Amino acid sequence: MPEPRSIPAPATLEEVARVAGVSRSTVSRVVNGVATVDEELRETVTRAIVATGYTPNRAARSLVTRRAGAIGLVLPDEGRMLGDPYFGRVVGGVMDVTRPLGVQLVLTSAAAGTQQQVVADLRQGRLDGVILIHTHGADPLPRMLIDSNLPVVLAARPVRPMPITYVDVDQLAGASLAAHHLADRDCYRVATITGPVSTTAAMDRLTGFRTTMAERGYHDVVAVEADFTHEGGATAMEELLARCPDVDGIFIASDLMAHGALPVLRRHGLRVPDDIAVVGFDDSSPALACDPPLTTVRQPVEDMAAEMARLLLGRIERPDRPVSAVVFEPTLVVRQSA
Amino acid sequence: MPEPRSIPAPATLEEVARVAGVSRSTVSRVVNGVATVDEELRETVTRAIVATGYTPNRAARSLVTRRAGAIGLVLPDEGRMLGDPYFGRVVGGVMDVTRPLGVQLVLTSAAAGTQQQVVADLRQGRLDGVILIHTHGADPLPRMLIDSNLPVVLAARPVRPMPITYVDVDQLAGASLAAHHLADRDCYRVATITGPVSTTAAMDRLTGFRTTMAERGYHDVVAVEADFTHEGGATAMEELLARCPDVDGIFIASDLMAHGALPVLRRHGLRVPDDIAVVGFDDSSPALACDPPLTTVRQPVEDMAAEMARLLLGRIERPDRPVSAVVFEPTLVVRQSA
DNA sequence: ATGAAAGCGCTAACAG
DNA sequence: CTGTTAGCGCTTTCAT
Repeated sequence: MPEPRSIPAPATLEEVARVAGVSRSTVSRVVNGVATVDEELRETVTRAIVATGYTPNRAARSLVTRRAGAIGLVLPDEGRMLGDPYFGRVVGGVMDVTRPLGVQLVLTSAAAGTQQQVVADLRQGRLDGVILIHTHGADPLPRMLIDSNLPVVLAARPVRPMPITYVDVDQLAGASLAAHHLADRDCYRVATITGPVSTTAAMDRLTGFRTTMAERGYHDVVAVEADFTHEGGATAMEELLARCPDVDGIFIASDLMAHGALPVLRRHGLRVPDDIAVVGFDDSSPALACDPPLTTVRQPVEDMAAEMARLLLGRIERPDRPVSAVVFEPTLVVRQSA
Repeated sequence: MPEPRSIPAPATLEEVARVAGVSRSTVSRVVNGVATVDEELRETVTRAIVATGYTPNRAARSLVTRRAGAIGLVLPDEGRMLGDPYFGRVVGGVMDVTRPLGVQLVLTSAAAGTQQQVVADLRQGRLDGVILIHTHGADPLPRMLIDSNLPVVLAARPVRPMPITYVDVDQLAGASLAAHHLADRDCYRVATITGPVSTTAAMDRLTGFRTTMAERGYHDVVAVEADFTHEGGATAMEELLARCPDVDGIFIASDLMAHGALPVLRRHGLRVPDDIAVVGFDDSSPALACDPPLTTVRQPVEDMAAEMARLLLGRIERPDRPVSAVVFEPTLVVRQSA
């Protein structure tokens, strides 16, 4: 005697076929929307499907189609990124395209030593492809995936050039926007707080900022490196103020860091933007949480994430499709901090 | 002629068996760590597994075991929650237990009209169980899942009592902690900003605060309802100040809202904590981002999320296991805002 | 246009 | 302790 209240065994194709008085194949065709089915039969079958409450078994389908119907979102390390608003935005953008398609979004991490797991998930058929976010130069994962010819999309330009599909914002142009804005305000002494220079995003923002600043006549731009976190921004700000007390214009390479830096300025008695102008990068929620609201370079993270999902899905559909790079244009959002 | 550089067809049990000179069953036993295998054979097989680069096909396994090896994390609506630091903390806590077990974490949403999808995923065998976060009273999903006898764990006490497993923090006790702290400071006039009262979390925090405040002799505690967001906190603060200008102690039911409220106070010329003491709830990153750092009621979200995952996995293992509720104790974290 | 039959890769009785 | 056998539920030729 089975347990009480147990779930009725889900209907199978076989049962639907019996109810409809047709073969499994026909039901399968109806379920998968194959055109070559007699209209009348199709209706009979549809009724049977409803009557039995049939719902296809994914494992069985996957076994024969060799498709998991799932993609992975691979987080870099343990969990630092989980506290970054960037994470939620990426998830939102990806889900906007996967959800309507019935594709599952699986969260994975590639903490040191776990990269093999990602490859295994792909090879085991648990995942059809992966989106890698925030990889740094030393990360072996992109190479591993390329070599295994597995579908992958990067969330940023790879550190070393490689044949891989990626989506990015034009970091150089974004930093340049910030630079011009600061120069236009006739700042006297400008500086920048960067992200980890092991990432292309941080490196490009620094390069772009310095280049444009040099063009505008500012040749000695002090840079302090931080880690894209809130506290990192605060610490870097302290250091910067110590090294360069007369700074009156600063480009901080992420809103989260800027948000951490502002209270430090206030504590030092510096008014924003009167005594020092601040420009951030991202246009994520911390920008609005800043006091005063942060002038920042907007990158359309949700759109970028959606594009990554689309590219990945396309690559899964046709693995022979050539790799590509999609670069979004940043814009300057002027608020009150500069 | 197949495409160049294509992935070599992954090895199957069959092939490993051939290489090792044994039967599929034996290889399967070795792979699954069944004890009853001769030590010598086990080694031969292990070598063959390595040699062939074998990795089990999950779809095939799922088909026979009727286990997906995946659980779902169901987000309430479209994406409001994605911007809340709470989201990342939950993900982190859940992954801490799923990752070592090789269980996949699938992100799902239950936006209006999509609840059926969740049930379907479960019945199709794509998901073994789900964790529901932030459900409100009108959400039909918990009931649907209970009625279908599917493994589910709630991230908060259900609005109406039902036989369901859930994890929560003792909201009443947490709010009481905040109340005592404010009373101990001899505040003259206290108030509170609540979350959406359609959730048990918000309701309980309000009740707990009012009850304890009454015990301490404060009988008219003004409450303004907000929505747990940053802007919601700011708006509510404005309203509160208008309705109750002499307030000098306030309990704000989430750090994110408190973070939105502080700039409003500053703008009104009110110093924290000198003119008004502020206590938050959560102890999430915004608490530290506040200026001054926020005194708040800590709820151990990561631990709670890990516990949810454990309970869910247990329930999946043995569906007959009775439902249970685990309630964590909150603590008061005293910083500078009160 | 439909059905019959084969088989995807694996686990789980059941014999031996 | 090991091998044989029988499916799990589905898609997909291949005939008809």
